[in-house]
Amino acid sequence: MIALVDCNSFYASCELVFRPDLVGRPVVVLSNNDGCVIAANKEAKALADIPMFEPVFKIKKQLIANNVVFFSSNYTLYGEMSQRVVNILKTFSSKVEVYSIDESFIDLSTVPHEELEAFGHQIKNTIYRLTGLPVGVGIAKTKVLSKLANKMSKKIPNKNHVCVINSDDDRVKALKWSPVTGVWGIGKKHSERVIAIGVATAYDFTQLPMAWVRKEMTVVGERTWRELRGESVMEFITEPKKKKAIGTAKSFGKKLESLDIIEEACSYYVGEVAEVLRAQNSCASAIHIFLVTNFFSTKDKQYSNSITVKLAMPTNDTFILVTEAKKALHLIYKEGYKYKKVGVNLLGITPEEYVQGNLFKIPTESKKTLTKVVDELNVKFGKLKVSSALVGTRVKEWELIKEERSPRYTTQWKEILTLKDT
DNA sequence: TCTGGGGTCCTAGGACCC
DNA sequence: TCTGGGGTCCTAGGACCC
Repeated sequence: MIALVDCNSFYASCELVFRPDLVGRPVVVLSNNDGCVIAANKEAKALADIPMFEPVFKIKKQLIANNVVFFSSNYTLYGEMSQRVVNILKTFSSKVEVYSIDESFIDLSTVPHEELEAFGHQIKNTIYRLTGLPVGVGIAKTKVLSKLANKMSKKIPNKNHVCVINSDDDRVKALKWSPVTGVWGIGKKHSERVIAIGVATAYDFTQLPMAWVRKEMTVVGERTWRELRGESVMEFITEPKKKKAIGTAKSFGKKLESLDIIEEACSYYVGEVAEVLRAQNSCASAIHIFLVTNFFSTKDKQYSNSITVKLAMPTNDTFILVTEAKKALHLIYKEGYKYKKVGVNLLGITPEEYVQGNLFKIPTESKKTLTKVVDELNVKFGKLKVSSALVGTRVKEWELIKEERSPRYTTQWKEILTLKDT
């Protein structure tokens, strides 16, 4: 059996751990640049007119009228809280698959069937006691069914956030309970397609002929279909795989026109992704740069372009990557537009130890030592404290807007929580 | 005025190889 | 008159996830 443990309203819950004074009030967390609502606690969700991913400016009045508390996103805090949860899960099972920042699958094959529900409650209570975060636990034979059980654990009140699909009878009931939209792996497009042919519930979906599912939804759909029918076909992945692409693309705090400032943002992003690349001991053999104007704007002229450049030799050296990225950016930049976003992707990622030189270049050791020292300094003194001068220094011009960011309670001594006598 | 960011997997089709 | 067969690799685009 497999459990899916998922934190409720994760980002909002993280904020509330450190702000118990706000418990009971509606709380939302905003995306980068405070653009959209990306998380809401149950009090905020109860105000039905706050849809997720709604641009904040459209609903700001309602939020204020309902006394909603806003937070800008604080990924440092969420990442660290996530790690705490994972550490606890590892005490319950030797096999844990971290699926996302707020969800993990854990293997429960050693737990007797009749004890599963109690075990689920124990996981839930322990996490709450040690971190302050509320979680839901879904337990079933396959990953897709445990996702479904997890959803039931939250939606069905008497489940009390733990739900076990233990028998085939349970499974059929669960499938009939679940609308086909919302099944893990069946997104908007596919659910429209199956609804059009009369499928309403997950159960109906499992009654479709396999050949149809395979043809219309590829092997991905077929896997979902099999897993819903109780056949476990999805691998349990305990070792995180190395990334095949590493990218970043963030909207600017304001629209930018001039090439040199965009260049600095671009170089800064290259610095970020190169660090991730080195952390997984890999090199990139190509770099992809894109540049876009604000496509929501109706009055500004629109332009977007992208370019992929192959590198002479795979590398993870920030200096080389920044130089190549700038050259590429110059090729796609056109004057006279108001740009909203620049993006960087590292592609063709290969393990560092397999990098081959070529007729004209051989890998050099000295630069490797330099970047290694730079990485170590940054781990010790903070993100990108030491970086190439190519990256520039005018960060303020393009940086993200985060007006309501909470303190980084768990990672910065200066921002640690203080307790007062009352 | 203001509209997120980071990923994975699969397939079809083209270019190329012997 | 007749014009092969079996592959690999790469890319773009689509679908999905959180």
